[in-house]
Amino acid sequence: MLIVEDDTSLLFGLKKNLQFEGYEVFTASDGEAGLSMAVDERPDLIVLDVMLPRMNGFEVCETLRSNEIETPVIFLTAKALPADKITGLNIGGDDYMTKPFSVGELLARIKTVLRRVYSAAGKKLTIGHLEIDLSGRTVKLHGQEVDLTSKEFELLCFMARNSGKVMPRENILQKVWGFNYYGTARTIDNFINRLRQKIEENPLKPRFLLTVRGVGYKFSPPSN
Amino acid sequence: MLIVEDDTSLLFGLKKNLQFEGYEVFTASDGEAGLSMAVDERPDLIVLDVMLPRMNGFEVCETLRSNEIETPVIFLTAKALPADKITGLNIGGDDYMTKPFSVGELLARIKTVLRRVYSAAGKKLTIGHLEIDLSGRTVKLHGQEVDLTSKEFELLCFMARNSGKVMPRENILQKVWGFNYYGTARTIDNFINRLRQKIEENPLKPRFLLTVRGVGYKFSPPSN
DNA sequence: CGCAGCGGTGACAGTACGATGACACGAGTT
DNA sequence: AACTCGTGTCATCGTACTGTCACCGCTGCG
Repeated sequence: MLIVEDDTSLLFGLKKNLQFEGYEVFTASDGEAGLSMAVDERPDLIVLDVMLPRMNGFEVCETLRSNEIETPVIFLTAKALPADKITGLNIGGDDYMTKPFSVGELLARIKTVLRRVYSAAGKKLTIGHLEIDLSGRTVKLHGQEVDLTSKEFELLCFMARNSGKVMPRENILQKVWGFNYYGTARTIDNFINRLRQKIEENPLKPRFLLTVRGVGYKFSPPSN
Repeated sequence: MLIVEDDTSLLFGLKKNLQFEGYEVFTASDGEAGLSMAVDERPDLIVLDVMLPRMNGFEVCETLRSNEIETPVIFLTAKALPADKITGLNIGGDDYMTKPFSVGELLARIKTVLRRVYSAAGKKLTIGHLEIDLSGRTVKLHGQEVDLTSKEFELLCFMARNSGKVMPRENILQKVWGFNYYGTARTIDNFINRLRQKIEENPLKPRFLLTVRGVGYKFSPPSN
């Protein structure tokens, strides 16, 4: 998430709010800085003020697009001119908010845009007899639905998405439990154990969730 | 039904007529007000004047569409220019009337558009013994009509349309209650609960409206 | 063989979460 | 004004989930 905004108090306010929501937030306070940060950091989404020093928001957006950087953009502006609204959307913006706006609404729109753009929905992972339906949050083994708790499902998804790679415990904790979670590594072992009981035919000789001693776990790649 | 029109006498005339026909009518007299009302109230149809203060009808429509709001639109305009007609329909309008027009004809077109949009979209959903009639806004269980309040019906429709997918509460709030509604998530739980009382044979072991702990709810996919 | 380190596993307690009933509020009706 | 109905909020309650611990057994090393 990148916020480009020259009003520093608004900038910090938004930053705090978005961080609170769990986004990683970069900021810039003029158009050029925003542009280079967008290029360097490749954020998931840019909240872009239109009136900016050194380079206005439309120009930033246009430059990004003409360089085939399709990061979604939500424009912010003080101007209520309808022409601007259209310009913004034509240029390749994804949404548009007029100041003053409610932070809550901005958050809602951010979520909507992210969902629209990155809809991983409807995807299914299939590994052998195991089927994982991301959008329905269900897992089937031999066509039979297995029910998993929410953390179990998240962990399984994470492992499956990174199948073939060895995942160190720290890494798993950080990605599945969140960056500022300080749990013990044993927790993972337990969840792996529970998952094995549920999805492995023989939990003692796991086919999917393999232990990598001294490091962590690995999801067995689809090929074998 | 939302009417956006700056000529107040025409606006009131239409409002009365449509209310007489049994529609719930919202009104707005400039483009921006119209847009925000469309977003907030999610009417079934919008009668949208093209020449409007603050934001013209085409812009309103475009903004809606780019936010995935597919509410059908009937444009009204004084201009008889064919170019406008094309613009209107390209932008995502559903019909187009040139002023002056007869109220009777507008009514007829409204009905036509509503029929086309809401019957083509799927006039009936049937899941097991549950039948949802979108156009009649009725629900039958074992052939027996169940009566639902309007919010209950909307929620059920939304869930049914997305059956099989887990819907997070935020998502439901945003889509069913509108963008800048900031109710508590508990509200959804209550509506789900009321729906279960009405449509589930055993509300304690729901067959249709399933809880997905930690996330939201899911409408049980038709297959099982 | 014995030791140390590590993962497997079952049990357990705290808690977060959803279910639910009561209630408040407003709009429309009688 | 009293009532009803629809909607949304709140507080309470029970339960499933989560995370930790303790203990055990395996593995690899000397």
